[in-house]
Amino acid sequence: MVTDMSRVPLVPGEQAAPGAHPDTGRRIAAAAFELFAARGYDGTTVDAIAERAGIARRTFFRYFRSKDDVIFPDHDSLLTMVNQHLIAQTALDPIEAICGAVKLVLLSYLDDPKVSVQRYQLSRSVPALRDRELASVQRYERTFSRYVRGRLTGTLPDAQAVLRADVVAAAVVAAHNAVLREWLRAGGDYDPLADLDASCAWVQGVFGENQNPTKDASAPLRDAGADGVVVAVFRSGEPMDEVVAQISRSLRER
Amino acid sequence: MVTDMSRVPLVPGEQAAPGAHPDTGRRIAAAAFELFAARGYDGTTVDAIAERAGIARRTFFRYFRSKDDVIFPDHDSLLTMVNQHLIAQTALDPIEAICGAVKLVLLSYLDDPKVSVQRYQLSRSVPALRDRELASVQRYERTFSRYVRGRLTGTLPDAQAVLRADVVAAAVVAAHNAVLREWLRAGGDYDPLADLDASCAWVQGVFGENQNPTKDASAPLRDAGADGVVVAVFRSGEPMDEVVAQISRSLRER
DNA sequence: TTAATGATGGCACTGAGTGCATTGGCGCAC
DNA sequence: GTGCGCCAATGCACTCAGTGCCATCATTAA
Repeated sequence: MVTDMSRVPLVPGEQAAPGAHPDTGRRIAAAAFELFAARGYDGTTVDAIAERAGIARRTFFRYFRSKDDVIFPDHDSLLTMVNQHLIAQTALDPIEAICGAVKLVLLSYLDDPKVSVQRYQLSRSVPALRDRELASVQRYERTFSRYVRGRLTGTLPDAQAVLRADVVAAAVVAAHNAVLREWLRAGGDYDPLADLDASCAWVQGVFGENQNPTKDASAPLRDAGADGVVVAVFRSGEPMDEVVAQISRSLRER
Repeated sequence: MVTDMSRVPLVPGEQAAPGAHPDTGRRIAAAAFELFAARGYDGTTVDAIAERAGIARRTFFRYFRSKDDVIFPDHDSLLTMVNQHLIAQTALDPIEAICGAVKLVLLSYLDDPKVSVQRYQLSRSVPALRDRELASVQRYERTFSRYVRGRLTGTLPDAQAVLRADVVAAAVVAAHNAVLREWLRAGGDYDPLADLDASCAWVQGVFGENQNPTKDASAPLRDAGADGVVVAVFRSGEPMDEVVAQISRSLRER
């Protein structure tokens, strides 16, 4: 009972590893990064990584589910962290909440700029890794969308809520990604947090006004049924008869 | 010179195939779909597909780059079509232009609802296919972002333009995806174009004011301006007076 | 008929990922 | 100290995707 083998706090490089030597995962990842940098991703076999790390090929797959897993270690834990952050923010404006969440994500990249930039370089050139990255991003986006949808249900018909939640989540994620990419392209040598705040503020401003105060909007927004849906968008300041004329015209035209 | 082997107009099922029998690609795809439905994606080997299609395993890879390629045939040509559409729309509001582009994409799904729904069912359950789908979506998003950025340069500092372009592209794509997913989940048995128009109108409204002086949009769908936007969705079968009553009530309540 | 072209097929190979049985070290009970 | 059991590590064999190369076969031009 000298050394505690149980669950170390999950640093990058270690992941869903079995109980054994906690730094073996890191050793493998380090070996992989070196080889990827030297020979490229496709030019590096798992055998080569294993050999350089001083382990057996089979052991590699005990620590990492696949060859590309060795590049993306900590998204799972980050996602749970993000989830916890979100369920704690029931009072805040939903957009503000997910802005806080993407800040968590960005901070995790800032945690080790060198590795983040290396990952970025690799992902940019290797299609398999790019796809993998995309899948991770999408999981965040889905999480955000679910959260926003949960905060929106009741104030909007279902279809509307899904739409808005998806769009808002996509917008915030896109903003985050733009800031992150800029930072990665620059080599990770400045502090992008202010940029993120600014971008989030802009997104909030864009969505802000139509989103929150419209508890009363639930009344006129009927459930969008299967067929024959008509949608009208207009300024509330528009003359009423003009609005009605437009709607009846569009109804007649079908 | 009896049969013309030259470049058929690229229908789904055929793709970057070599010159030969133009329907071989379709035969392979059909066999693949049947087997995927019967045994699942992972339970189907390329050997089995080839055998069922009556061709050699090696020939399969002449027609499709990979096993999952057989599911996603026509994104390349669609992407070029989208590009052509975009470069033709230099006069329109940029958001409206990419809204037209996603309508093209949606229309391509509507072209064969049965196949689209099958694809969706598969993509939902098989991670490899989901990732592939994501990658395709991302290519559209990048294309849109580039286009919007091009339209925005000069009016904004570069970093701002990139950010806004990315966010707008992501928002429109998310709106499209929400409409598409809804339609696919329902089995593809209604016309989602009105939904797409509505969603695009909403997105345009959200981004409209800060983006562009608003070209006074298409007839009944007014460009949703700064504040006090009302979006009404209702079935065309609903009684007209009921609709008007709801709208005027909601207008009065603001 | 013959030669050339091009699609197709056969074959062997690499490399990722998996299942299974075995080894070997380590702590622990006796 | 010896034996026992646990568990990570390992070795091995296997499946399957994807590729390169060469042979084959049919269609067409000469």
